[in-house]
Amino acid sequence: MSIARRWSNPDIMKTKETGQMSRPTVHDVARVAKVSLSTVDRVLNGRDGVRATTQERVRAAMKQLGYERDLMAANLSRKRIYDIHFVIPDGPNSFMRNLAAELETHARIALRDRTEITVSLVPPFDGRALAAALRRAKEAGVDGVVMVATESAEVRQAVSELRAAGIQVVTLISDLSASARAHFVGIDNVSAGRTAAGLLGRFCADRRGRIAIVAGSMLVRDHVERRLGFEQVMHAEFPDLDLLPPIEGGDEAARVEALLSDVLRKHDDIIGIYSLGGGNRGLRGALDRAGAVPRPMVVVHELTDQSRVALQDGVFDAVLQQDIHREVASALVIIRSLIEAVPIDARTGLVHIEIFLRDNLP
Amino acid sequence: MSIARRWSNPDIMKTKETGQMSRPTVHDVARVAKVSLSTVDRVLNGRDGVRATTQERVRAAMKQLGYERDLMAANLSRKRIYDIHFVIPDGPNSFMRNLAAELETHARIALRDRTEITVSLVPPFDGRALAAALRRAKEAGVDGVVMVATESAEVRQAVSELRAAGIQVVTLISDLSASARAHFVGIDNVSAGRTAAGLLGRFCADRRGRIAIVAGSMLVRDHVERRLGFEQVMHAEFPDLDLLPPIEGGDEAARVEALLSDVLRKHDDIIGIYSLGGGNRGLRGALDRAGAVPRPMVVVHELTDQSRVALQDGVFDAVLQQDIHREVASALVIIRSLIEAVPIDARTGLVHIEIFLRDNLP
DNA sequence: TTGAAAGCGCTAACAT
DNA sequence: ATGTTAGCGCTTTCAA
Repeated sequence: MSIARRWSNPDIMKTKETGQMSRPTVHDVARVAKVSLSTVDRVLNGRDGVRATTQERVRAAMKQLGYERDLMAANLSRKRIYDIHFVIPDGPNSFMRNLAAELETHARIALRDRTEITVSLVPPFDGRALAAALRRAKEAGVDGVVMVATESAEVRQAVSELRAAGIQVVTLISDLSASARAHFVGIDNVSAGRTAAGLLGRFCADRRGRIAIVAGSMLVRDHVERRLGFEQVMHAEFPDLDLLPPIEGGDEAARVEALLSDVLRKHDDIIGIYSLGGGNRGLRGALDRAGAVPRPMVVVHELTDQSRVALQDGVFDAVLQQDIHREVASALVIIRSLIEAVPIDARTGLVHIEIFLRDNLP
Repeated sequence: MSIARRWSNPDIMKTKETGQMSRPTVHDVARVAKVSLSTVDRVLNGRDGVRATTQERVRAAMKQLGYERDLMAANLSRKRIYDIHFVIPDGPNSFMRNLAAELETHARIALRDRTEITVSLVPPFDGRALAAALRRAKEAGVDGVVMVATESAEVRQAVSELRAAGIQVVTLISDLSASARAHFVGIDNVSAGRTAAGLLGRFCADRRGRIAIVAGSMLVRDHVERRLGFEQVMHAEFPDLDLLPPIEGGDEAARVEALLSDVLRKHDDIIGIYSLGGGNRGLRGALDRAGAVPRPMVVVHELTDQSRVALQDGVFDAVLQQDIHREVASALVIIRSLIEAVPIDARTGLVHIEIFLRDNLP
C-alpha cells in the first residue's frame, strides 16, 4: 500500500503542461478574490482598513483554495528574529549548572531558526528576584520568556504583566500554579513521585520500617508535586512503610548531609530514602557516614557524576532523570509556536521521565 | 547575569545610524570578494565554472564575514520540497498500526516544513519485500527514506543502492547492521533489555526458578538486541534465575498464546516472563489460562490497551515503551538535516525508553 | 569564466 | 478602502 498526498485542487494548478501542482500563494488568493496582494495581506494579518464584504471575499478564496501561509517566506520578508529570554535559577547544584550549559548550546543552533536566546540567572527559591528579572525582560521587549518558576504572588503578577504586554511565557521544569503562563515544559512531577514510590515500594519488598524524604524546597512546585505523588502511592500501595516528614535541604549538599545525618541518627529503622531535589552528594555523604546494615534502598532524581557513581557502587538503586536538552528544545519550539499562534501538538511539552538502574546506565 | 549574543562584525554593519547589525548575506560576500552574486552562489553550492583563485577569494570573504547560508531563504528560492518515503511493516499488531496512524498525523504537519511524506506498508519480517519497496522508492526519486529494518542481505544491498543514488536512509525502531544507513532513530534496545532484566530481577527478589522470554522474530535487530541485553544482566546479576530459550511468536497474539501455554505447562517453576515483542494479548491469555499461584512477575514492551489493562489488573508488572510520535519527529528532523548536510546533534536520534508501572500510567 | 536580472511567497512603504 | 512596488536572502535563467 502506498499513501501519497499532494495538492490536488484544480484552482491552483499552475503548470498545466507538467501536471505539477503547488500550494496556493497570496497571489492565487488575490486572483480568486479579485483584490490586490496588500488586501490579502491585510486580511491574513488581521490588519484593519478592509471592508467587511471584501474581507469575506478574501476569506472565502482562502478557504476555497486551502491556502496556508508560508511562515518561512513571511519571516524572511519581515526579517523576523525571535527574541527569547530564559530566566533560570543560579543554583549551586549541578542540575542548574547543566541547564545553563544547555542554553549555551541551544543559543548557537537556534540562530539558524531565526531565534536569539538571552539568559538571566537569578537566586534560587527567590520569588522577588525572579519577578524583577521578568520585569526587566518586559522592558527589554523580548518576544517570549521561558522560566523555571518559583511559587510566589509577585511572580504570578509579573507573568500576568508580560502576558498583557503580548509576551508569551512558558514555564520550564517547575510550573507556576494559577498563572497566566501559556505552557509548561517538563516532566509530570506527580507521576515522577508516583514512579519513585512504585519502585521504592517494590524494592523494599516485605520489609517494614521508615522512609525518609529529602526535598529542596516546598516553594518550587516540582518538589511539591513529586512529594504528593510519592505519598499517594506509598499510602495506597505500601501502607506498611512509615513516611517521615520531608527534609528541606535547599538543593545544597552540605545542608542535606547535615539534616539527613541527623535523621538517620534518630531513626535506626530507615529502610528507604527518596530524594526528590538536588544535593545528592550530601545524601551519599550522610549514608556513608551512617553505614547502616542492611543499607536502605535509595531512589533519587537527576543523573549527575555523583549519582552515577553511587548507582554503580550500589548505594543508590534508581535515578529518575529528565532530559534537559530535549526540554529546552521543546520550550523553544513551543514558544515560537505560541508567538506565531501556530497550533501546538499537546505531546510536545510532555517530556518523559527516564529511569536509570545500574544496569542501564548510558 | 545576562548573556546576549548578536552579530558584532564591523564588516557587516549596515545601518550605521541605528547601530543595528544583521547577519551577513550573499550580497555582503559578493561585495567583499568583489564578485557577482552568481559567483558567490556557485562557490556556495559547489557548482563548477569558477576559477580557483576566485573561489579562494569568495571563501576568504565568507570566512571573514562569518557567513552562514540562510536555509529558509534558499528553500524558498528553489521551491524545495523534501520528499520523504516511509517503509514500515504491515504488522497485525497494535504497535505497527499505531505507527501508521502516527505517520498520518505527521504528514499533515510536515507540510508546513516543506516536507511531503509518503508511506509503503510491507509484510513483516520479509527482507525481500522490504528490498523491493526500497527499490521502488529509488525509482520514484524521493529525497530520503525512513524504514523499519529487517535484517537481510538483500535489504543491505538495496540500502547501498539508495545511498549511491544520493538518497538518504534512516532506520527507525529496528536498525540494520553493517549497512549504509546514515542514522538510526529509536531506543537503545540492548539497554532496554538490560533495564527489563534489572527490573524483573529485582522484582523476583530472592525467589529461585525459571524465566521465560517471548520474542517476535530473531530477524529483526531490536528483538535480538533486547534479548542480548536481558541475558547479559540476568547472567551477571541474577545467576540464580534460569533462562529458558526464547519463544518466537511472530508478534502475533494467537501464536504467542499457544507457544507460551505449552511452555507454562512444561515448567511449573516459571517465576518471571519478559516479552520483548508484540502479541501481548496472547501472553495474557496464556497466563490467565495457566492461573499459576503465585503468579509470575511480568515485564513487557509497548503500552497498548491490552497491556495497560493487564498492568492495572496486576497481571503485568512493568511495561517498557518507546514514544513513536517523538521517534517519527526525530526521524524527520534527522533526514532533513542529512539531506541538507547540516550537522546533527548526536542526542537527536536517541529516544529514551519509558517505564510504566501501574502507579504511573498516563 | 563571470555577471545582470528576474523571481520564490510574503510584507511594508507609499501611492491612489 | 484598496493597489503598486520594492524588497527579504537565495537561486536560476540568460547574456556577455
